Amino acid sequence: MTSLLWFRRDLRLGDNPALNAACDAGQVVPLFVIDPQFFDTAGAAMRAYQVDSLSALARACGGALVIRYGDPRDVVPQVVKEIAATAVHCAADYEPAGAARDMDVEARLYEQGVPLVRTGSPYAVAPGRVAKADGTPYRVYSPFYKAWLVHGWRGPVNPPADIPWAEELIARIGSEPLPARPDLEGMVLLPAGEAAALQRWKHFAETALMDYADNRDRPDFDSTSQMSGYLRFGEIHVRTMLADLGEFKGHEVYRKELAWREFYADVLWNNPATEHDYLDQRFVGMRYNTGPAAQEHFTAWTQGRTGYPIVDAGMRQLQREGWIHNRVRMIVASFLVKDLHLEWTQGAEWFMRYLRDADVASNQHGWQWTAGCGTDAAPYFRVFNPTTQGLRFDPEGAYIREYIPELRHLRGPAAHEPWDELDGYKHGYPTRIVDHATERDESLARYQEIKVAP
DNA sequence: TTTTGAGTTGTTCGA
DNA sequence: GTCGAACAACTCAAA
Repeated sequence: MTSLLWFRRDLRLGDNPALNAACDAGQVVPLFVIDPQFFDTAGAAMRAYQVDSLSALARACGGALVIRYGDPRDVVPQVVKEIAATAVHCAADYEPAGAARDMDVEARLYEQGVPLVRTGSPYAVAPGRVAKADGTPYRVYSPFYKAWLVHGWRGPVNPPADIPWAEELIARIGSEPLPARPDLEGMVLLPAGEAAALQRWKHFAETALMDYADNRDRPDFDSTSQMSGYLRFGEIHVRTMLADLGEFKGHEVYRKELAWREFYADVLWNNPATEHDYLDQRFVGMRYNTGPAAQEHFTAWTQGRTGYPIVDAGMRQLQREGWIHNRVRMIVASFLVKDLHLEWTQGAEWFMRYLRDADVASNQHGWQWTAGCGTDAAPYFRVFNPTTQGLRFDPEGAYIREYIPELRHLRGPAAHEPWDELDGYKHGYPTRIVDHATERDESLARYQEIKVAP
């Protein structure tokens, strides 16, 4: 009996229940399908990281990994035919596009008399499992978190001691080569793969976890786990991380961050249209800036040339690392929506293309949260002041100097306020493209417009 | 059943 | 300089 193990967002062998399920049924052919629809439109960091991660997985499989290109709807049934598989094993995908794809694949396989067996998910608790007493989903984080804790999750699963790769079959059908790794001139990526994920997790747990509650908002420190990319590609399962967390303050706060990922996955699964559409429909009527001037503002934002140091540092970190510190994500998002009056979807799309940890649920709902149309129960009038935020969370200005060479001559917190000509402009740093105080008032006025009359 | 209090991430203003 | 109030309105669970 031969099973096809279809890897997607779970590029690891440890704590992978779908792998165990496949092994239980006999010999295994591991497959990854590179879908041009996703791969060719992804940013360079995402593509390079995907290639690196697949290389690592191929090594871990002892060279057994089969790579194919195309629409999985065609490729998976085709490979099933080639190897005469009796089942296809994978982890369930709860993202709207992935779930739809899996339904299509399942239907095609059904015609071949082969089941698509979904075992596990990328989450500790699968979307839809945590619900209110009346069965409806939560729309507020805190009660979700409480119920999620009560629901609980299973412990990590050990991989089979000896994985029965179907080596002869694999050699016969052959694998296509991995895509060329894009040239990432000047970019700095974390190392990819399961071993790197476990190593990073260990490093974080030993160096920063205990102080996480105090230091997590500091973009100038290496105080966050940066596990988001590893979770996105499934190079580690969140169960493995949760199993290492105890009751210390830092542990508790970090567990809550992991629960945000689960919450947003649940919200998106229950409201699939919110991948592109407003969770709070009142915001459909929000007035945005459009036209050439708005387009110029958007370009300045993407390039890190808004004249607001913390915003520009964040956007340049994205260019360099394919990653931004969470606190700074909120600041740059708030700036796009509330200072530039651009629609959150524009920013969300940019993030999806250039973040190598880009996760549909966390990204879209993080943006909706910032825009005020998401799950936030807090008031709309919360508008981040980029300068105040910068001074509070990067008090020495070190984060600014790291990512904005034009401001490296400024000492200490002065880097956050390069408003004098001598401070920035003569070194090539742009003047502010908008006045924050003015745009804050404008933003509040526009929120008034969509307010429901009492 | 109804009421009540609290809710990730903030800013500004005026006493 | 510090501190509290004001900035609305809806979800959720406990009382």
